[in-house]
Amino acid sequence: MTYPRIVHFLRQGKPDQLVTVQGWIRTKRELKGFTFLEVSDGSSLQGLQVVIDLEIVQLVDSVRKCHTGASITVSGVLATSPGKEQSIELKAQSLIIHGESDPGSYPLQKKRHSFEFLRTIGHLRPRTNTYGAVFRVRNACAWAVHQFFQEQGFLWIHTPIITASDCEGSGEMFTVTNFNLGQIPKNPNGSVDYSQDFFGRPAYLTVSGQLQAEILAMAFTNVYTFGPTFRAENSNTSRHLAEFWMIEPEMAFCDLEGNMDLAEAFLKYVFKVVLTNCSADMEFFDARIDNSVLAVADNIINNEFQRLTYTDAIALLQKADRQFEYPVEWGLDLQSEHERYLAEDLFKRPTIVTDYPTQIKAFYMRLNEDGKTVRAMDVLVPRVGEIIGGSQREERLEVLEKRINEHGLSMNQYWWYLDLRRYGTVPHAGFGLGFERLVQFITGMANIRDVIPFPRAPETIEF
RNA sequence: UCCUCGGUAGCUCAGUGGUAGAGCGGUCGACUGUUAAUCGAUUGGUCGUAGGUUCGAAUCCUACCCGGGGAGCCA
Repeated sequence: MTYPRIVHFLRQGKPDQLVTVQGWIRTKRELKGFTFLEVSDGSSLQGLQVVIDLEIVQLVDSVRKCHTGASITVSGVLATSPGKEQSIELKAQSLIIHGESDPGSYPLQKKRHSFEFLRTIGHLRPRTNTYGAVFRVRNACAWAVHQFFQEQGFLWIHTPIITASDCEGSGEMFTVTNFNLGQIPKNPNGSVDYSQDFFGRPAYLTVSGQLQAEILAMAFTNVYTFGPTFRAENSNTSRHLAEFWMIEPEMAFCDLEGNMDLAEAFLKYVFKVVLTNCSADMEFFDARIDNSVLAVADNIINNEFQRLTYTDAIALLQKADRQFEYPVEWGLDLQSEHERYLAEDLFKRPTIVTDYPTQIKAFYMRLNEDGKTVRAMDVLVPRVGEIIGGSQREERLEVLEKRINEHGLSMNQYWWYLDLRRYGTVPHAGFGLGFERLVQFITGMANIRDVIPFPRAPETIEF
């Protein structure tokens, strides 16, 4: 049997209402005549205070077994609470303990724990205030992503997780194989004989669904992916995961301006939904995690994003009255310190840098008239840095072929990608957004490993 | 992968060559309806691992393992 969730009673519960709730004990406070339990079922940051009058004899034995972490079902009547921290509470009449929790060994205490420690107990950390708030906000974000695109007529498409395209670009790929790793078939020259493997050729976990998304955009006009993505890069940072979720819209009949408009509208939309649906959680982040969370949200929703070209950005960086560790020179990629200066210090708002030099961007980005830059865009935000990377795609067959050659890539690997330019090509554009970075940005959480329930990173796969 | 800081009680940390500590937690007790409850008592250790220097090492040296922060790569 399913009872209404605790959040329902906190919002709409009426005094004298007879109710039953189920959840896990967060804290227990004992006095001579009363015991107070705070019970959470994950539906809200705030738990329900359960008051147990120890004069109700049949409850005394149960109460003795109640400790932090135990799972219970409580029935009783709601009452207006005389306490300051809550407006309503539950006066218990019956109490069932489903699973006890030994207070001597249960690792979660009433005090504040470090995130490093909580990462070592990934199976219990969702029961804490912070991770509860994070995963509720993460859920709201995911829901907002779908709602945003669906309202705009985008088709949600599922691009493959296993792929053969060893495409140029993002970092190392994980190999997918069915070989017995102790006995890998070899060719006479010593190389691996992939013809005997499951797919008959090398296969990998996807690093991006973009190329396949372009296929579907050429049939459905506006599409988006939202699914897992994998990078085998040995990155040990607070912004990288080996397995993360990426959102990649792709739009036919769209140029870079349309792409930027979409990215900006998208971020504003998600922030608005989260502020509306998770207001208590967002206030918690602002109070306990990073006191700029609400100000940043307000800044995103109410300001136009700054847009400028890479060339202009270089000029501004060269004029900055500040020493950078890395050189600023046209043709070199922007470093983290440069991006942070632009978004955090100079403009103090999300900043979109466009039209990067050809040589530092991918082959599929559309070449500008100047022949030196491509229609790329990076959206830079305070704290997190690059949250979105995108471009208008090269839709001209002969230009694309030339660029594939220049990048030293093999033409026959991209035969179907090139076909899209042979048959009904159109200007199109899209971007990729790291979902965990979005959640990081919204919540103010410093480490990306704390915004995904089960982080995957080098040496990190326990849970 | 590189740089850097760190690893001491269940947790957060102090201890820089001479008898292993505090706060929190747990346990026991007290207590006007408490809410990081409060008060009193008490419990708790392979000082990351393996070597080395020394009369003596948590402390100094070497190697390795693990974690944080920064960088690169990127989303």
